[in-house]
Amino acid sequence: MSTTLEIKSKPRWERRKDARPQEVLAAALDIFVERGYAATRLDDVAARAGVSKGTLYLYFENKEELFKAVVRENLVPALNEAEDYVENYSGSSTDLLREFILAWWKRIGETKLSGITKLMMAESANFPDVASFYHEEVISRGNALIIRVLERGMQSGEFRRIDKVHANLVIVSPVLMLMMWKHSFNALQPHPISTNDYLDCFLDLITRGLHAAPLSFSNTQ
Amino acid sequence: MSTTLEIKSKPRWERRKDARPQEVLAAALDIFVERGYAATRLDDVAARAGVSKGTLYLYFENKEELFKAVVRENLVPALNEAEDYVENYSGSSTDLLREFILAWWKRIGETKLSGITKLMMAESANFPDVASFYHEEVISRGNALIIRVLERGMQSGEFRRIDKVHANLVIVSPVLMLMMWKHSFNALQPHPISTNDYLDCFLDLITRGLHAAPLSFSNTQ
DNA sequence: TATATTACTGACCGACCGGTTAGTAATTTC
DNA sequence: GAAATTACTAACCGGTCGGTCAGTAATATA
Repeated sequence: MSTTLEIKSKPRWERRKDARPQEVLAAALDIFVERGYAATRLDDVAARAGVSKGTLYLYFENKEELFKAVVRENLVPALNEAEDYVENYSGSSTDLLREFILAWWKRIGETKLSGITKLMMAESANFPDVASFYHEEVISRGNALIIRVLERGMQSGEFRRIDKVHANLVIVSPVLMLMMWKHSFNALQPHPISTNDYLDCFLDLITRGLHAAPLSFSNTQ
Repeated sequence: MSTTLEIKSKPRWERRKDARPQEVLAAALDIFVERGYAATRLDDVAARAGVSKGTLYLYFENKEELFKAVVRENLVPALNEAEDYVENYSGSSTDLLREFILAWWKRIGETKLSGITKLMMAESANFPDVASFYHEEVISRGNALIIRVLERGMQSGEFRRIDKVHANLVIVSPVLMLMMWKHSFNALQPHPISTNDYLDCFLDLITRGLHAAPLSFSNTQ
């Protein structure tokens, strides 16, 4: 009975070998960002991608490889761009640092990709293999970039001579924390953070902190 | 047969109604810090406390209440102390801010309690009830304290006039991130962070960034 | 239109874990 | 020392989830 009725209706599913991986990756990004790594259920990823869980395993070996693919698809290209950007920048180092941080926020922080950054900070301890993959592929490259900018500014005399390795981490912290808050406590706060005001305040503080110009009071220690 | 042999051996377990809760709390703190909230298994907490899982439920309603008890036992008292400290400080605000941050690190950051801070940043989104408890009990009080210090410094003319709400968050970030790293990627880094150098670098940057003394170059924007 | 191929489904497995509870043994009471 | 009390144990339950695979239906081929 239903057979005759279904003669012209849509098939229950379609074969779309080429489109599936991208659709699964998009769904996986969404849900990894919403729930985190451990709490992401592959059934949910499959449902959002409009396939069954079994289909996931046709295209990705397991949960870990799926996650790595999400990182390769989204964050690694952003890093390539960033490296080009720093390499070819021609203005002052103060401006470079400022532009770099704002672009980082615009390209990652503002988007759901910040959820991946947050996820890794949150769960790397429980998934050491994923952690070292991410460290190698993303963190070490990001750090190298900022350190490069600091060296550039110190060489040109714009910035004071400072411990660039630790300054890198200090500088990077407020951006990372903003990403974390966006995905954690920000909703609970009576007045959610204004990212513009926050970044302005941060850039103002850090610019003054780094600049080589002598201070008029005499606390050189 | 074994009965006769056991006449003088220790009993299989003892009744220790008074000591149990503290022992369970200590074990719970350990394992929450090691694994995070979701990944902590109550069987493991029980084992470390030297009791069975059932015993946990004699003293704590459920996992969430156990966690809250850990926070009340450990972090809330630290906050009380901090409030007293700020209230009664009599030196300069620059020194107060510096001392406050160093004491925070010594009292929390350096100990396993930093693991609770990290845990909450990491998992608050998945456990909204725990999150709002923690926000109310810890975060809002901590923020109020730093804002108080900034106001103090601005009133005395030591600090520039700045957006104290966002400056608070910016200032707090490097400390929070240091706690996070300590419990995540730090082990993977070829040269783990030197917390002393990191904090020195941070305090140096922030002190210069905040100070009211005019800079000799004219970038007032 | 018949046959072969394969992308996809969905039921299933086994391990895991928060929480429950019937029963037991340590201690207290009389 | 017998009886009553209760702190504690350990087996169990129900729901969850990563991963598997036998079967099926959509498409390609001829």
